[in-house]
Amino acid sequence: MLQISVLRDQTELVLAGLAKKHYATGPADVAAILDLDQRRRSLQTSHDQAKTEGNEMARLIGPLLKKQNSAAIPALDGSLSPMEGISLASYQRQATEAKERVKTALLDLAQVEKEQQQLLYKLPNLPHASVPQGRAAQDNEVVREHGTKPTLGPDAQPHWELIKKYDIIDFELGNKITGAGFPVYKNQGARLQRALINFFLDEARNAGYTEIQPPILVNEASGYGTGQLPDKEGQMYHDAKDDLYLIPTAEVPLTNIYRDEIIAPDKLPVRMAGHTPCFRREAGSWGADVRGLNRLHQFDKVEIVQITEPDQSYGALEAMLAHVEGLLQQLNLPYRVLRLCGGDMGFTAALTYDLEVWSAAQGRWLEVSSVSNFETYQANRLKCRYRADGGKTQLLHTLNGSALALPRIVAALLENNQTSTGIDLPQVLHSYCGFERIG
RNA sequence: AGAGAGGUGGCAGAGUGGUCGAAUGCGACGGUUUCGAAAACCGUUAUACCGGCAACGGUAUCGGGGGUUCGAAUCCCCCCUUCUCUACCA
Repeated sequence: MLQISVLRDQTELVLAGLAKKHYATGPADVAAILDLDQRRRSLQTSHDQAKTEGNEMARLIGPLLKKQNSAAIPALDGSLSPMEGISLASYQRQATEAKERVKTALLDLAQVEKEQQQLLYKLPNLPHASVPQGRAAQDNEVVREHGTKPTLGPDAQPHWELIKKYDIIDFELGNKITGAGFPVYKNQGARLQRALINFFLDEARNAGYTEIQPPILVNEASGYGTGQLPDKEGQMYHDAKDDLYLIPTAEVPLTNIYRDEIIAPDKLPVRMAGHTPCFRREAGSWGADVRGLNRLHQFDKVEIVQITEPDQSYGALEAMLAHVEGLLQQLNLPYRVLRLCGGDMGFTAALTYDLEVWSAAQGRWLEVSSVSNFETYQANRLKCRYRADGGKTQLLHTLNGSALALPRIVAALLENNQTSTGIDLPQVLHSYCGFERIG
């Protein structure tokens, strides 16, 4: 979430950013938050004062009570003088009264903090200056296009036909065991999956990312840490019995490794890569977009995450983008890079590049990766900080990107490389697969 | 899942309801000493919020949340978690 100090000190900037993201209730929300902030601070002050008074009284009462109690022991005879007796009674009265004030201040404070928190959670991240204006997908900026689209024969088939033809992915079977959107990978289809995962992980490791195998169920705090909660609650599968969420992306467990951490500067930047299954409820999605492998409830993905010092994060973002492009180039897939416009960007991102591969038989671009810089938006929730040369602790920047998501890569590989007798896989996968063609 | 024992500062490890943010040791940092280093000695060594330009002052935090009390690391309740034994299991 946004830092309250930024809202206070750079209100105009915040409002402009929210407008660029097409966040409609920005001005009202910001005004409400600042108003609550005023009240919060004054309540905090009166709480502190009442508490100070209570503490002082307690300090005065202690010795007097002790002396009074020792009166029972003749040798000590610590009876209080009349003056002391009066003081004691007065201290006790004051202490009780201060206690009441603390109590009410605390109740009000909790209420105000809760309201402020809820409003802050609603605010999306502010877009980076280079983010194009725009409301939706058609306003995204095409940064570059790479590779040549293959020309397919007249009998070319979309991947949902090809997978049947070669019996490598079975949707009906998944439907039987689980439900729609949970395909079963078989034979060369299963081996191709495993090959791609290994290829992606090896490439990530070679690029300096530490390989991590995180849990794929996370608790509520982790969901809040990376911003899936509270606003995207319905998109995650939730195990109510244990109050755990199936991860929609490895970003969640990986980034949360550093929740509530102050990272030593010599450990920066943090670079992590992990392969996990990802689960998305995608409630309400339907239509031609979701055929075949285009949209699934469960899929595999290799994710890369970086945590950097603030002035390093945009360099890291470009490096991550270059890494993902390298993967696509090695897979020999035509792709394009988009810089998302303000209205199409994710809630938590400051700048996002989407990478799309050309799906030849479908004749459309498929998003296979999204590489984002969140700046301090996640770090603020995560309390992920570092100490800059002996100074104060400071929030870090978090970034992540898919490198890569499997199903759409598979779809493009199948469609783009099909021949009438089989599918020729790109060279780089031959040794990983143990075969060169499907069929 | 059942029984028992624990969870204290970067780590180790004390702690009686009453100046306990918390002894002590280690580690780290700064200094003295040294040609340099080691050793020794001295000092510093959490996070967050509020007020203040700042110096600084206040408040909270001893797994988490409630409660008792003028006052809780210390007493009571609930939850989480670690270890040991038993049961079960890949």
